[in-house]
Amino acid sequence: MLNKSDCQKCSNDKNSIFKLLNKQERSVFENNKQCTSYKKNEIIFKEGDMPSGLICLCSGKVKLIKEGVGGRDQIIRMENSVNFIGFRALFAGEHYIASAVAIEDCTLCYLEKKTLDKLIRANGSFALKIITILAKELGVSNERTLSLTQKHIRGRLAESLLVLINTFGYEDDGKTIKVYLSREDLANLSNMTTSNAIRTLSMFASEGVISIEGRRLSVEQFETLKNISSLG
Amino acid sequence: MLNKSDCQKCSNDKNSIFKLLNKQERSVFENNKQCTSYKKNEIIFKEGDMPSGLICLCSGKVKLIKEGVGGRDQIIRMENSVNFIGFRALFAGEHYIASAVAIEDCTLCYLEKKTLDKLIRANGSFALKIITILAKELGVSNERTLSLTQKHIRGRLAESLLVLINTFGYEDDGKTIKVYLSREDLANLSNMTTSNAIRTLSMFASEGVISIEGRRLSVEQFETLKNISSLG
DNA sequence: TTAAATTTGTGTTATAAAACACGTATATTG
DNA sequence: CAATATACGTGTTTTATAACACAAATTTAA
Repeated sequence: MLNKSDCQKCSNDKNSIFKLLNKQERSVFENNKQCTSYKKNEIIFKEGDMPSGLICLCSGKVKLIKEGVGGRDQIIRMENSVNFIGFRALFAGEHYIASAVAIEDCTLCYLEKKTLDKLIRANGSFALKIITILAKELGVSNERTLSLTQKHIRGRLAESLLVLINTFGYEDDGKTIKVYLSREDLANLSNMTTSNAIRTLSMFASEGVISIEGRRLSVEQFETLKNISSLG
Repeated sequence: MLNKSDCQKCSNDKNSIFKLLNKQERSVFENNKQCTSYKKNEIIFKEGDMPSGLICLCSGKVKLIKEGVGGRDQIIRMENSVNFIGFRALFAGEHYIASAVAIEDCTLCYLEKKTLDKLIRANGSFALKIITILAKELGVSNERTLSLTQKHIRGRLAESLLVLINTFGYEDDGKTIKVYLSREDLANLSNMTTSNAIRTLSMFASEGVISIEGRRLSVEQFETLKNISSLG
């Protein structure tokens, strides 16, 4: 367990929902949160586990992965800090439907469900904010279902790259995607086999849309990538 | 516009979330709601429209349909009364991402967003209930994505039939699914072409799993149907 | 610093499901 | 009621993508 001071991002980040809390509510949060850390490739929680509190990813990156039919895993979401993970199951009162795996060293902090509920009941703006987050996420999920079921391989992979850009942004060169995934992860994110992810990725490279250096992917033609994604 | 008394189900239904409101809040709701009706096949709202309030489906059945790649529509949800429709977009503050179409004559009632927000801010249990509904729905959507992308045709169609049973139940005979859809709708719900829905449906019938009389589908072997669904 | 394991890359084959074509049955409408 | 549109049913062909196989490169561990 880390010292609380190691993990201030969850409340100080510019987009933190905890900024909606008043001084007194804020101190309830600060006094009850617990901080911890995970190394790269460690499992933060497992599909089927029961959540017991709200987890905020303060630093590092996480993949949320779901076991599919016949061992074909599906990455249902990539999460960057500072953001929550596993809140869906918590709010639904259900078991986790996906496992969270650190793809980089992570620090995260944890707030008991009981305390969270207290804050939601006490602060209507806070409640409405959570409602908005869930509703937006549901929209993303519905759109994703359509993409993964109807787009062709190229469209699905292009879309995944756009999602990664959106979630993690670029390195300082302004074109290298700031996350380094295996081809298998890219495949599980795009609902295809690893071989097809590899093949399609090199097609993109040979067309000049991206350039590749191992797991380092740089976007050379953003508009083309968007076109490939939207044309299916 | 119908008289308010035509539409009491939204607050009197045994599962109505409005039962969480106190007397005073309840009267705010009753005094502000507006009731209306739609005929079979009428469009209640269109994908791209901006929602302006909460819609409660008091009687009738609705399909929520999303335009796909190259005109291949996808039914993202079937809704029975008494339940809300279009609340995702409302809470997200976004445009509708699907159209709602009456598949039977419907009555519905409508509550302005402003009034709804007031109730959410005022009543923490009400807020938490909405959070739970959204979180559960997000879980359903995530599971659905996996099924539609990884299960084979038979598994997808079997799952759709189970969803329909779950949503609409059986007729008095205890085996006929209480909703009557075209083969095209069944296909759009199961992410397949109409021909494949027809073919697979008759396969199920010839195997004795279901029996068919036009759009009337009766489940003869529920456990087998569940097996087909889960084995992919 | 080798050896083993994992990841990446590429070509070939197999297959599930779409696309197409067309006939029949059932609704809808003038 | 006839005429037309819509929905249903079935066989055939095509195709996108999975499955398989295996080599090379890279990483991890011994």
